[in-house]
Amino acid sequence: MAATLADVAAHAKVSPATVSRVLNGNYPVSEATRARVLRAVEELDYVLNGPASALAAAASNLVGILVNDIADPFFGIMAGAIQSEISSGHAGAGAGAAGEKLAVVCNTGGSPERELMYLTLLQRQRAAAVVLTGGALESPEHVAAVSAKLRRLAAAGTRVVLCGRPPLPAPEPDTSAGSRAKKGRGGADRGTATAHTETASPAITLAFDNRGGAQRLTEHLLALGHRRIGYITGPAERTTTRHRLEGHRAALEAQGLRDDTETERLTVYGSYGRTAGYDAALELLRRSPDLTAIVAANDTIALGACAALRDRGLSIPQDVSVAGFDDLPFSMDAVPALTTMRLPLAEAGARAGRLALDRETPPPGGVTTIRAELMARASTAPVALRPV
Amino acid sequence: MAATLADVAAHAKVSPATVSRVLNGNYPVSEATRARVLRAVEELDYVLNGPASALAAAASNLVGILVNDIADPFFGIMAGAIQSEISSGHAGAGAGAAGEKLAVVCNTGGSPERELMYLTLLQRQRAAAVVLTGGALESPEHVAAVSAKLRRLAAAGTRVVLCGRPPLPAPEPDTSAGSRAKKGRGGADRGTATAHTETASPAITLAFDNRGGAQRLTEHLLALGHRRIGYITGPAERTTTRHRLEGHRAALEAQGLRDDTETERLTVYGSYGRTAGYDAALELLRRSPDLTAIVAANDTIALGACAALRDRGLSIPQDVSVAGFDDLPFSMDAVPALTTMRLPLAEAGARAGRLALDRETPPPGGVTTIRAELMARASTAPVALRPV
DNA sequence: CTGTTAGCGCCTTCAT
DNA sequence: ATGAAGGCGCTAACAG
Repeated sequence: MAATLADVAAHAKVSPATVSRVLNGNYPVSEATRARVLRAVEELDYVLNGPASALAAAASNLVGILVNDIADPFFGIMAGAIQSEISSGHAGAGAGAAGEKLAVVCNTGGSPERELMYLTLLQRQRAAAVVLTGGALESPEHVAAVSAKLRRLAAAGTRVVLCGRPPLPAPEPDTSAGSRAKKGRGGADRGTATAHTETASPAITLAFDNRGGAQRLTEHLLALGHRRIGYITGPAERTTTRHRLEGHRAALEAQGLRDDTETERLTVYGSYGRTAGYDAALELLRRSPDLTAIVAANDTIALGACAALRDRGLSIPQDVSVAGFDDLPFSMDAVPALTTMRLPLAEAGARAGRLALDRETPPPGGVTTIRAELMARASTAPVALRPV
Repeated sequence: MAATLADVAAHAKVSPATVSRVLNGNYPVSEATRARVLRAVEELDYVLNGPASALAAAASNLVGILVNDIADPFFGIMAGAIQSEISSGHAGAGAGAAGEKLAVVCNTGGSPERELMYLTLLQRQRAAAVVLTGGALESPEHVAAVSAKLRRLAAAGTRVVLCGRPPLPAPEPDTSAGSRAKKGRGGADRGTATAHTETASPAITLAFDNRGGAQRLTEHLLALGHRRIGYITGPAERTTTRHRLEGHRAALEAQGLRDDTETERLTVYGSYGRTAGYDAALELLRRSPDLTAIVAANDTIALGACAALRDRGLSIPQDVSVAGFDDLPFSMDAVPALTTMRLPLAEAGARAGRLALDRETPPPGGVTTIRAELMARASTAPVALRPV
């Protein structure tokens, strides 16, 4: 039904090879024939057959972006930045210029099965690159499964970049016959590029300093005089959740406030999402009516917590200070404006996109950590002098 | 480098065809050989070559979802619903079960070039289906270009569904010889499926009743006694913007309030986004300090407007009532909770996903309109009796 | 139920 | 600068 390259060739009275060359632009073609071919393409409404092309060239132009929750702006902002970095969308040359990549985002919904499924599907398509965004699940089997899959993808030539996610764990040392066999000639190629590639991580990582950021945030509250600080976590099985909680507790310890049972009592385990934040804040108030501040694992939770406090007749920050994390756009508009840690999501995404396209040199060691910046706003204030 | 189907066949001592059959599961294979093949697949770490498969079968498993702004939850919610409807992500059967579709979202960023580019890229991939979400651009050339492209996609077997977007314009009447030639035997196949298909729109449409919704929202304000109502639009070139504005004005007219210059004075043209809402509200206040209500084209704008009002020392709803549109999750948490029109984004998305998979029968005529529901909350109140 | 035989549409040496 | 030819890896008739 649809026109093929051969049809175009016939129409333009050239060989299929020539048509292929003008379409891919990677080869000299005389201006006259090029024009003729292009006209034939127009007239026949010809559209390149992607699968056929990918098969023959053993390479596709698909770039996959995995996100945990597409309805969450945290991911939307990163994904948008990655995608726009990849699809220049330059006008001219007609839509679908040669070499244009198809950057697509896949929503795992936080499900390990779907994450693996998408990775497999992308592997099937021989994707040019894969970008995984946001926190990873910590279950050992899943980490192993994902690492293995990423290693295979990388081995097949797919570039893998992690954006806002901690580095992959090092693969367990391989003591099999295969690696021992190589030892014999080890000295010969020590230090060569090949040797390096073999041991390098398959992924380039742009990690967020969640732990450090969380620590600085809690230090901010401590500096304001707060001592009874409630903490609302995200989903337990996520690296992001754990790192932020660790940072919070590190700040407490540094201050000499390490009463483990008390700390545990002031921690409510929730999930990302405003409802979770709402409920968790109520629970915190129940457990410890005299707390003076609440730190949430992210901005969305923090806003839910604010709603709960208001419903309880408490005012922010006079009665209770509240802080979030991420600095999503709406945080600035909250009433009062939310104190939070800003993560440069768009910048990180853009950089991840460039890395995926091999248009930027990777950081030394393949891993960079991106700092979070404290945005002290109206939702936090010095602890009030009020009767306990 | 990577194992091929032939490798698996050799390893399992069967023919390539048999391997293909167990992988696709669309053909009877004895339990014994199936197991043998599956084991070979495991041992060789075999992953189907998507492009090759798509080429041979002349069909791919890609489903594209186009969104205008991936960082906007309006689109994120719809896209997530579509995607989860399409990728069952059922555990078991191992990741990447047969027949699993790869649902991917593409962010146009509201750019017509990118919209066309993605459509072309998807056409190249011979996508199984394409879902376009949200308002369309109104520029005649662009509408024509998109329509033409969608018609071609549909002709090539790609299912096209519009979700939260108005129906495609009917193609200009074709008076060419081809269509006239058919007239001769018109009576014979009148009413047959074929005849219907020929004239049917290439796309199935799930439209939102933006006009009606906007009208009911403004009626709500009128019923509260408001007469000087400011309106903040979205980007001018979008259908959504126009329809909502039309609905607003229709309500005004029905009430007999059709002073065109006054209406125009109370309308500020902006863009989606909180900053635009903030600025627009300030402008409205400047033009008409005595207004008692502001209606925004969507929730995000409305929240920006709220911030501006607060900064001006006005309280909501005592001094000014504010209303939005869409009922995004954060609207409920705003202070005060935002009155808005709820659009069933997730439901619409799920339905669009099913339609794209041909798992639900399309509405008669191929078009359905989905109503918006008024969520009257605390940001709107009866107009106060205060000195003008 | 399983093997054999042709392509699917394009890219890519190799000639010219 | 252009043409000819082979094959990328898989599926889809056909046989058996």
